[in-house]
Amino acid sequence: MMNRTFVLLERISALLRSEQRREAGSAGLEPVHLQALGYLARANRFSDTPQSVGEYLGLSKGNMSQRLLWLERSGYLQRTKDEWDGRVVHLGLTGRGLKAVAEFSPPALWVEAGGEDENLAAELEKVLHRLLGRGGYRGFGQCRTCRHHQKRAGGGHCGLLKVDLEPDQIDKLCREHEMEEEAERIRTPDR
Amino acid sequence: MMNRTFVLLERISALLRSEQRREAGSAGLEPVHLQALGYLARANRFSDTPQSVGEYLGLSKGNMSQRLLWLERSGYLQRTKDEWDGRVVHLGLTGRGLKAVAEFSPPALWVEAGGEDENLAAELEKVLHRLLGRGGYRGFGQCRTCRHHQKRAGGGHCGLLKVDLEPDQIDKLCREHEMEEEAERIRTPDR
DNA sequence: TCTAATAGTATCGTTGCGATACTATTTAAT
DNA sequence: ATTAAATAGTATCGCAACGATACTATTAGA
Repeated sequence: MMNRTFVLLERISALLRSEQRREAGSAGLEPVHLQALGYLARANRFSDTPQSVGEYLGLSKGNMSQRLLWLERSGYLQRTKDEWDGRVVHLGLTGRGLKAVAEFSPPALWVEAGGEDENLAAELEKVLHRLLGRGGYRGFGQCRTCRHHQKRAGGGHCGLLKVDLEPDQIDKLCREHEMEEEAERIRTPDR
Repeated sequence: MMNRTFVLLERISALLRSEQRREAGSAGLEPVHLQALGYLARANRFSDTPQSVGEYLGLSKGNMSQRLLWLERSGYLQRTKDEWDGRVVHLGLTGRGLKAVAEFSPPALWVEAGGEDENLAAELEKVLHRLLGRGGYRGFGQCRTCRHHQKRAGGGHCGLLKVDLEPDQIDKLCREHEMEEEAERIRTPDR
């Protein structure tokens, strides 16, 4: 079998999706909701927008917009308008949103089975980066590991956006993230 | 971050699903169709049924039945009734089905990015088996690695079903598969 | 022989999804 | 400064995946 790795990935994720439905379905939460909430819990203040969530998950912006509106109306998210750019909206998790992530992502089965594994994570990260590079997707890495990041006293500084960063932002995900070495060219598909 | 492995798995599979839609969507093939076809291409003659596909992917039998009916009507599958048990139906890939699997599963991006990796596959297999054990899912392993399998001249023999196996069946997936060591108890959820 | 269990299908309501079209805001170009 | 283009987001449409439930047909078991 020469697609062994792919087949394993496919099945594991199918089973995990199935488990998430079983566990969170009664609350009306679908896998995509949990993924969006999970991302937003880890996104910095330049990347907590509908746009970014869609790019992160590879889903169309129209679709994402509707999922996020539902999440807001259901009390999992709170939206605030950007004070500089009237077009953009920022999304933050409410207490209910945080609770949902803590409870359902990852699903209980994952924890029970001891799914976390440093070795596996390292391997997955390598594959992910190869996929991101070839596919033209954004990397969404932490500021701390970004080539535009500069350490400053009491926080950091983004050389690309030219703004200072609060300490808590440095470990979060950024849509503008670029690796240290090669600057990967970015494609922004809407579809 | 203590859910690093899960988060990586989640994103990789989200992106791969997205790619599959992009590549196979024009043919009307959704990810679930490709997963079903891929499984059936590797299932032995006791496991090529709607029931088995649903269990393999963790989806309800009603849903699977409808997906499979569509696949048959669209010419990707051929159904034949079981000659012993009038209730069961066997599913086999047509030329068109085989072609679809070869073309779209895995998606081109996976191949381009060099996603296959022995090391990663081995790690994934370990996690999968832990998930299967805890979750009560069937393992669907190859006859060759089953505790009921007995080598015979010109093929093999299944000690559980008490039938001889043709050579080509030995490397295929079986829903009755049990590991050598511990016999895992099976749960059969319908949901 | 009758009852339960099983494999599969039909149908219903809900929701995820891409595509398209639209609004509002910002940026670039003339 | 006015106008055109780009961008972020939403609304709407059609389609299809999904679980739940109810149903049929066949087989196994008491």
